Amino acid sequence: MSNSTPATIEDVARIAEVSIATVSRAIHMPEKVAKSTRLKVHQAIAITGYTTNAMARSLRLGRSNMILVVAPDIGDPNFSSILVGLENEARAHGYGVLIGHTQNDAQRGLEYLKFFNSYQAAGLILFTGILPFGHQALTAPLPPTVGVFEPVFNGGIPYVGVDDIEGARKAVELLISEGHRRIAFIGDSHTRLAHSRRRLGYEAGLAAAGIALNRQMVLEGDGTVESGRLALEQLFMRDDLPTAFMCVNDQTALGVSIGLKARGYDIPQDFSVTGFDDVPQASFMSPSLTTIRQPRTAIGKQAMALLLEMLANGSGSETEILLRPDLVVRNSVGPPPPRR
Amino acid sequence: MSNSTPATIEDVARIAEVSIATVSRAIHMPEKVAKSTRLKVHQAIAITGYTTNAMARSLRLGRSNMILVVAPDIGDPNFSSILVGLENEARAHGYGVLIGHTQNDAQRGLEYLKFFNSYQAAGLILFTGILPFGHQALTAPLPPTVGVFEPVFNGGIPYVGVDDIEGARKAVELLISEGHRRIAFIGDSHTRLAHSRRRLGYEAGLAAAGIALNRQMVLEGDGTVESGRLALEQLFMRDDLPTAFMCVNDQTALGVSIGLKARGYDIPQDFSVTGFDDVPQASFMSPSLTTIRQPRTAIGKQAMALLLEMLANGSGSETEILLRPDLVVRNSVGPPPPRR
DNA sequence: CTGGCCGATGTAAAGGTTTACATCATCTGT
DNA sequence: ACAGATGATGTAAACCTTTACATCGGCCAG
Repeated sequence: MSNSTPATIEDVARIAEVSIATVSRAIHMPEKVAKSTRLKVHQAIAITGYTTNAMARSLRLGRSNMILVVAPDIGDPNFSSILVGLENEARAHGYGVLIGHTQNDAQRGLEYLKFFNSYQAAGLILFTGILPFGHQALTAPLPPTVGVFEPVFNGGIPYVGVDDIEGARKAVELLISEGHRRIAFIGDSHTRLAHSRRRLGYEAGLAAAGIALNRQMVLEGDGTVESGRLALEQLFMRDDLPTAFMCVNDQTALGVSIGLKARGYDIPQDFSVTGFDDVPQASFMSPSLTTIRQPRTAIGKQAMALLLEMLANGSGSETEILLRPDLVVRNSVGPPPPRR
Repeated sequence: MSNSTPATIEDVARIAEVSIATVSRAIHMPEKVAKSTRLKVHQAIAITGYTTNAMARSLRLGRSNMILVVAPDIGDPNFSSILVGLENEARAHGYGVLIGHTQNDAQRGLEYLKFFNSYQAAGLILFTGILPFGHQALTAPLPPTVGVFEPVFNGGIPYVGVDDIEGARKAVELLISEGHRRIAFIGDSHTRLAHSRRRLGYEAGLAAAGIALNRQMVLEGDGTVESGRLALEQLFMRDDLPTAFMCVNDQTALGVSIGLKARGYDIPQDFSVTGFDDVPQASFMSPSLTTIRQPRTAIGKQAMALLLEMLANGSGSETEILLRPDLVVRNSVGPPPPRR
């Protein structure tokens, strides 16, 4: 019973006194096999401790039941919670999750596509925002793919994420309702789709309140802490300061906060600051950061569900599922100072 | 060239005008094939864009080149950085990383062992601190396994992690050097090996300084924020308070800090607090937390390296690799108040 | 009673790879 | 010049599964 080599379908067949075909059918198409036989087979499976050899199965089927998840950086605080959702959903449907991170290196992205080929992964979840460069060089066409967290640039790829525009709008609205009129947007980007959407939301919010857009108040940044600080310095070199900083993400907000504190200002007394993402650190900053929450686990779950559905239906839909962003009010926002 | 089905070894063989055996050898045992032939094969591979079908290979070999990583919770802030190290190292050696999380559910642990069987994973990385329950029920013997982050209870399993005893000792030593003599240890545990080791370090540090251990000063806890707060409440119900709280991990320290602030105390004015792990949040707490850093990426890298070495040598060593813990001095520790 | 149908099961091929063994050519030492 | 060794390559089996097709028995309608 406790052999060194794992039980095969043949062992099960022998014990159940049927053919291997019947065993396979009893497992995958139970309605095709007589009830009594089915029972015998299940008993034999229990006795032998048989588990299907996924390799043999995948070989025969021409595809495995693994989903490859590619992220630029698995260490990103946004990543892990989404991964939880992805993994749970995949597992519940008998799929496994293979992970890889590209470190923003196009070469490695390409490497992963090869890896994908090699493992005949059933589908692909992309955190990267771009298709791995040079994918057209590969023989196989692009597999079923769902983008997550960051819309995929090259287009036509279903996406599950938070509604960036709506989220950003909520942030501006809060600031406006507190009395702010001069609101800067920190972290505009031409390369990150999610970030430019947030700028769109910012503009929409201003427009809705009848506030004219001042292009001087929109500063570029790549979403890092450092970029937030840099943008702040640029603003302080001019005369007209904003009373609030709406930042493209929490990292940027952190940079801005550090910069403001270094200059001796108090948040939210002198300036208000908002972020986006609600990374775990946000609640530990001082003051704790008012920001927009990404429903990360839900995003992961829905993305995987969508991918599995695409696999089942055989076709690639072009959906974009946008989840509701929630405003998380903490202590970094207050009314603007009376005058300056 | 750009066929719908991926190129097989046979396509390569045809183009290179050799047999499939030669192609296989050219790839895996290059020294066994003539230089000129090798060249032809490599050209053919380039032309066809061939990638080995990992399923077929694994089927033939009886083992895949995937490593299963099982963690209780992939969302844990400690997890992702270790994962980075694991993944990089694995990838560099041609292995893929499959992940799973058990959510502390023994049933799911068992499920993963089946999964492991099914995928014929080459090895196992365990974050869980215990072997999946009931593993003896499975036919196959336990695969090459390395524990990480949390020593594996059931014994005999190589472990890579931080030196908990040494780290804890460093924390007490800092407190003692600041003048503290009444130091509480919050978060003692009988079920988590890493945590009881930290208590050992605490005791060793006290002993080295000639301070008698006061068992009233050691409180239990399961490492959650809540447990930290609870332990604090217990202490405050007594007369003799400590001047410093050495916490078993950063979460616990957070709970203690929250509790102290709720009671109107200032850290480090009134009480000093230390943590362990240096999770990303630690630097954002206010005051920022003095703690012990886990070299997470290095742990991941070394654990995977050890596992791969075990796979290569075919034997399971019983090493325990302990990495140096670094004291991270921030603002939650100061001298004890003059009197109370 | 018989022809045909249907449901349940078995037989065997195929999927891509690795590798033991066979084969063949070439070279070495006498 | 030849036996044997050596080195390079080819042939074919095996890994385990799924599934098209074949088979077989029983049942129903005529």
